[in-house]
Amino acid sequence: MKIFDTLSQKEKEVVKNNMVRIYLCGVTVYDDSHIGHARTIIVFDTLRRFLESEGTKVKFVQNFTDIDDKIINRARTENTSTDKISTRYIDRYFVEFDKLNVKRADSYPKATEYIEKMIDLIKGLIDKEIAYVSNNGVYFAVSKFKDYGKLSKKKIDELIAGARVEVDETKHDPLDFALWKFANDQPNWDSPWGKGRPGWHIECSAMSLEELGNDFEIHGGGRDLIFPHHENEIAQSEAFTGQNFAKIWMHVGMVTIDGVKMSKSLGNTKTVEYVLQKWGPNIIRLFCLAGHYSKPIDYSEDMLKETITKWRQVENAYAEISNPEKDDTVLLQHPNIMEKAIRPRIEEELNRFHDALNNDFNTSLALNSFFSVVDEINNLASAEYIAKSVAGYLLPVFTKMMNILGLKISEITKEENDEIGKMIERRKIFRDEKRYQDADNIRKQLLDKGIILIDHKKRTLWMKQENIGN
RNA sequence: GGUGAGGUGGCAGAGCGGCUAUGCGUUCGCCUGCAAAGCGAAUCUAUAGGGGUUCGAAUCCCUUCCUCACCUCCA
Repeated sequence: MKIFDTLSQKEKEVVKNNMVRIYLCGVTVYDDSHIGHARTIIVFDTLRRFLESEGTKVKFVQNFTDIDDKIINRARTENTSTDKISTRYIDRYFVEFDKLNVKRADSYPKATEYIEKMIDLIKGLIDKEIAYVSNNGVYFAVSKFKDYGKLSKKKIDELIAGARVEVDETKHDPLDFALWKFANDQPNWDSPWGKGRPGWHIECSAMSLEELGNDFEIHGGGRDLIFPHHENEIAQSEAFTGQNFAKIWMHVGMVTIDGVKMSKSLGNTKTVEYVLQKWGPNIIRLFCLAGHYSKPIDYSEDMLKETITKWRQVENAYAEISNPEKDDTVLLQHPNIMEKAIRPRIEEELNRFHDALNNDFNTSLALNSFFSVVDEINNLASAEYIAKSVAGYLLPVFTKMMNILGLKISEITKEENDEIGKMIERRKIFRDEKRYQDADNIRKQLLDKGIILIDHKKRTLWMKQENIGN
């Protein structure tokens, strides 16, 4: 599999020795997650699902930044502890991302649990004279790391020229960044240099090195993390280990709202909670995977509405394929709907699906193939006959693609199922008796519950629509 | 100002030297007791502008214009 590497600006083959190690920069837990976070996380979740579907072992690590100025500020305004704040938003994170059908990572390290490792790193950097202690804290001396700027393609002197960094006399160089900040207020930790808190970037170096080791396969996050976050991570980690930090840097494009990047100051953020309520998990996932991961996507009502249409087709296909005709004998007269006739086309789409993902994770193309399979199924359904043997072939293909994409048909309880069955039977009787008013009443009742009936010539199927709010 | 990514039909979005993706939308049909859903057909020959290279370019080169992101915390 090839992925475009931000560092080398080239597509690189993902090395799969024993396993693929992935580190994703997660969220800072000081507020609700939004659709931008969701996109990055859904992309990586899908990547991980794809690799695993091919039998590749994946170790997937995603951190929580649970100590940070914004968390501290939030705690102050709410008159509570940073701990309470971070715990609250981590809990919410899991509720929301479970709903989005994001598989749990193998590990969710938190910054506050890696203070010791960070101190080790900082010690090492001081020993190598790449970091120094000032009155305010410990700083990384950017000028001592010759490759500084290699990821974001920035030149040090240009950065200085355009620096909007606040003046800090205790720093040797305005570009130097904090590894450890002295602080007497809570929360703080002891360190060999004095009580304080870790700087902004050191946590990810500490956690990734500890959890995944050196030179792991994929390090990722949103595009906006390239500078300074990832640049600084590279500097710290490589200065410390003297080795390559990560093999591939994979960055996900921003989500814009009506063409503009979301930001708190513009007040145009869409929280995950909101979009889940409004569109539901599958539509959000389809939306996030609709374009190439590296490009920006624009959140607009029209786009999401369009996605609903696609998802309806998927639901319809599932309803058909999971309720095939029991009797296969009809097939003898209709060779065009036999498995043998369909198989080559489906195999072709499976190959395309695989190739698309394998080639810089082109989910847009992969979705095309998936929808072609969906079309194929709905086509058969319109011929009024999906035979059991055909469904037996198609269902696993459909399911495989659904699993990789992380899509999930709404589940239904046994009781619901029985009740719906009974109502459909009653409706059939009414229809046979030409009591259409009564029959339509039942249809309306079911629709109110999100159940859509699919009338075929001899029988009625139904599907449960994903709940879409407004 | 610097760096990076882009500019493709009404919209979304692939292709990245030749066989004019695809989807949504729209229109008209089929199906139906009527719907819904589904299916079929039609519709749209697009590649920011200008130069090249080539037998041939959306695809390569040069140039102009425009958009977005990053350069401050940000997924």
